[in-house]
Amino acid sequence: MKLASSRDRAPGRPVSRQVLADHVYEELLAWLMDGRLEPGAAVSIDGTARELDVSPTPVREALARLEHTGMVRRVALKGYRVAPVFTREDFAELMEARLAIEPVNARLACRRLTPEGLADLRGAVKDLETAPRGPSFVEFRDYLEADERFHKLIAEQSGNQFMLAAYNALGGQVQRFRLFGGVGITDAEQAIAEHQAVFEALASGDPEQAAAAMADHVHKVRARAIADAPAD
Amino acid sequence: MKLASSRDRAPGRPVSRQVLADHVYEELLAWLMDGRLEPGAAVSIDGTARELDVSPTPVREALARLEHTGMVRRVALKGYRVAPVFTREDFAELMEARLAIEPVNARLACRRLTPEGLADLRGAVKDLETAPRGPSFVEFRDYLEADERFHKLIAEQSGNQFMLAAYNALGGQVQRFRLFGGVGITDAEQAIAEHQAVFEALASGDPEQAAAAMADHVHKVRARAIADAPAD
DNA sequence: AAGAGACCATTCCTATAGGATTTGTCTATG
DNA sequence: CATAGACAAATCCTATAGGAATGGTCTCTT
Repeated sequence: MKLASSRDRAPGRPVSRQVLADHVYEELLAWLMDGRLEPGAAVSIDGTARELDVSPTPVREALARLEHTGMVRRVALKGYRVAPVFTREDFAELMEARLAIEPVNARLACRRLTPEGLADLRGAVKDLETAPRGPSFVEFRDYLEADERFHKLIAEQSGNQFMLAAYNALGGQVQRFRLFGGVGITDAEQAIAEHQAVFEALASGDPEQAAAAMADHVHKVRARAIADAPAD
Repeated sequence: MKLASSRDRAPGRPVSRQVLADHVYEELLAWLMDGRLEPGAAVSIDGTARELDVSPTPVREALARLEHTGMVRRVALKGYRVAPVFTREDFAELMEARLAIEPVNARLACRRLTPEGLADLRGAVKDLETAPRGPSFVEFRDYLEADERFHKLIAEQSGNQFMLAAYNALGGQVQRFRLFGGVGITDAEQAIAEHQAVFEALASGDPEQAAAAMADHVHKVRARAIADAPAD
């Protein structure tokens, strides 16, 4: 694989405003989200550099950023590894945190909600409804993407940069759990209905109702996951 | 200034398990917390490398990590800058986020609170009471440190790694606000009393009371800051 | 005098090289 | 057979060099 280097670009059109480390970051993030990198797998700096046909320097910078998201962990002099699988305790903690943050996001977003924001949310819900939900990963990838996008849109439209930062501190982990947490994609019907409920509450303009709908959704996600969870 | 390089260490005692980039990260963080780097100031990669007598590579890695904390911002091909001063809106958003997160931390910490944890908290409150509070920075530096430590201890003792991550996403900003937000150190008496109230609520073992005390504290911090705020 | 263009110093960005550390394997010994 | 030690390959970590972009200054033109 070869990423476009900055000096490959035609002169006079440096509209990119992105450097190689940014591309590497996004590529690694995609690998993690795709499940191409399994939990616990080593992420070699030199190896990744060879794979992407760049030098180790931008790879090192990209991994330093990723570490702060919790997606990868670093051990000095030993390298980076994809964060390990979720335990049952990790999951309980994650849901506790989501319950503290996401209903607040919904309440705030309900206030400053613009017509454009509402349209974006409607689009995410639509995509969630129509996305294929086959057994293999490539088939429910779009479903997961729409799910994540819905929650992230709400965080963005809270209008609060710090709540967005707090959600992002969780967001990657939420996505990671969706991939590796064990609860496959068996709850699509109910999850879609709950997302619709959140959307309608937001559209209605009642902040408390929006917060309650979001809290209800997270509660039910937790309940379903616990019910489906394999016996560790 | 010269940081200890890994190959300066005597052979056979590599107990450090830290690499140069870690030292650079901590040094830069100290500079930011100390106020030695003012908001908006440029943080040159090469310049910092010369200052610390290391190569730009570890500096680059340290800054990549710092960017994710919000303490510095990066513009591609232009370099890093210390995040700009807080506006009144930024402050309002930060307090909103703290209200969403910190009372939950207090409630959780109140449950799993260990005797050691309680002792640590007591120590932080004591340090807050006894810290000097002179006009110059070096004189109230310990005060700010104890304040930050108290809140961080509660986040840690929530026992929830994600709530801790969410707080850390805010923590740096909270500290930054304390330094640059305008509200000097005029509210020490009241702030100390509120911290004592939070501590006693935690010690009493009533989670809801602990959450309420923390919410009350954040509310009052906000109220005082708004009252003291300079006219932009 | 005001603005446009060229030049230069500074800084960022990437690649490369080499030392330091870890890890796996292989052999020798008790 | 088990274990300790040595060797080798892979990897991480830091330094250095040079291309590329930016910002400021200076000069020239209108």
